[in-house]
Amino acid sequence: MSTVAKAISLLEMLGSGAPEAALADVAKAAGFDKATTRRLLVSLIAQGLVEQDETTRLYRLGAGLTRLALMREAQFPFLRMSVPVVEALAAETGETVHLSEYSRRGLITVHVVESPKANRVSVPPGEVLPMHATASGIAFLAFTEERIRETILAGPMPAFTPFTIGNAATLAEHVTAARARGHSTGSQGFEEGVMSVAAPILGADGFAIGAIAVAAPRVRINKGDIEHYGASVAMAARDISARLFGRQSPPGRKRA
Amino acid sequence: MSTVAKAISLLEMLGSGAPEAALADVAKAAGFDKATTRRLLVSLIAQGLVEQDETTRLYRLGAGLTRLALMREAQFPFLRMSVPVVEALAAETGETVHLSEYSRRGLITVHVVESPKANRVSVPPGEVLPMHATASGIAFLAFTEERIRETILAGPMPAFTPFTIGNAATLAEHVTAARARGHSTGSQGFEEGVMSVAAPILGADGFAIGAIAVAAPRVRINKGDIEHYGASVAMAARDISARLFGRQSPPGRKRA
DNA sequence: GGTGTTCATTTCATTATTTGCAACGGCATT
DNA sequence: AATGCCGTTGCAAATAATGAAATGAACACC
Repeated sequence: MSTVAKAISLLEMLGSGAPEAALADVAKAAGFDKATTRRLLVSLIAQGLVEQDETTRLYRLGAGLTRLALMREAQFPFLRMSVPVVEALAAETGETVHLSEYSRRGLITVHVVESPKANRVSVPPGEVLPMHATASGIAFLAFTEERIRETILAGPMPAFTPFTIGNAATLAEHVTAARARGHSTGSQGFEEGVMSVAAPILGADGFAIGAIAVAAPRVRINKGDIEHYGASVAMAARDISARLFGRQSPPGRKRA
Repeated sequence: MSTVAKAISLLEMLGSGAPEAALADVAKAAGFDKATTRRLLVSLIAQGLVEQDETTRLYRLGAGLTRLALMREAQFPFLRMSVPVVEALAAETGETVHLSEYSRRGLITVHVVESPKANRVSVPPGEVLPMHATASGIAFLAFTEERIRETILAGPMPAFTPFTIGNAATLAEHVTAARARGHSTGSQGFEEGVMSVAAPILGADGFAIGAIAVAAPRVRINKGDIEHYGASVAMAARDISARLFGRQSPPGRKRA
């Protein structure tokens, strides 16, 4: 395991759970020696990615992360282009809408607008959505590169609920259906009682770079809603692509 | 130089300049060997902090950074609490307002609302503001821990314009004045023709954690405006502190 | 007020990773 | 078809990382 991988795994540890963590807890959670953990944290602190409370000695994620994320957003304004579309879709549907971006680890939830209704679906920003268990994941798989799709179909499919898709054949069916329709549906695959409709956001090369989804309590959804949400979410996805890459993905732009 | 420091410096390189960079460029900019650079980048890619275009082989910052920044924001909702206040201040003043957070490297600009006027001050999000050359920096120094203030006063003070404060005595004067008034002013210290008024955002322990500033073209500002902006920006800063830590920084909360 | 406990931090010899050179291979341009 | 430019990989030398144990500091409990 490379040193940088260890250091970054510490960031993940600090990011999940309590806002601040003691050295011993971080070391135990990461499985590294106390001394090793501290030295890695010191390196991260020097770079501004971690901060340490002077008095309590507790560690937390640092503002340098915000800085790097902002620089990324400046180079590729995914949020700036998408957020208005997400908000419009949320207003139109009255349900929770969430936006995700592809990363090696899965689909990262980068923005959420929750439904104003009392009974609503809540999605924490930063959460990683599993490909096989969510509508967003299936929408993404339907329009991603063959290689990524194969990897997921061949990989493990942990069950989050009794309804989670657990084998490649079923998943492939859903993916094929989503490709035909232009949007996907997911029912309780990740969280019980939740139903989602998602569409892929395509990059300049025509492959998916993320997904946008409407999520609602299952009890509130009926057949007509699914059709309606499917059309709306697909249109929103195309709108985002257009904003990012210009109308219908012109050649010229490089970003995938 | 630790390996993680090298890896993170690569992130900085990728973040500045063009949205995507070739291996050779990154290696040259960072001053590492081609092989070393690539191996570090591979480690970062495995963690999702960097992405590589499959076809062009170009590297760019990855969505994992957004994820980490979101997790941080979930733990310490600086932006969620501050942005409405920043927007209100921008609306009230009609000038550009920017918000920054302290980090080891300086004050990181984390949010900006630009003036609607044609002749306005523009601040790129993610930019690091030097402590000695900006109103925000002076406001921060006036209310930070002694140790940090000493470090800055003892450190180098690069001149960005002919007006940049260049010696510890002058800087200390400005800082003392800012502490007495509760807000600071800066005139063309970082960028010519720009004037700013800033106030510190205090943490639960009473020390500064960031700053909020109004920035306008010097030609548009008169004496009365400075007084007015000073009061407004100080109130906005207190408002943010209150939202983050509750009224008048109660004991109990730990975050500095 | 003293003592015991817990946790962070430092030290140092050992170990393992990282490093840079150089060679290789692919790709596009000439 | 040849050439040059990048990205990629192999290997011995160099360097940084590691873990056990000692040290120090803070705290709570007698």
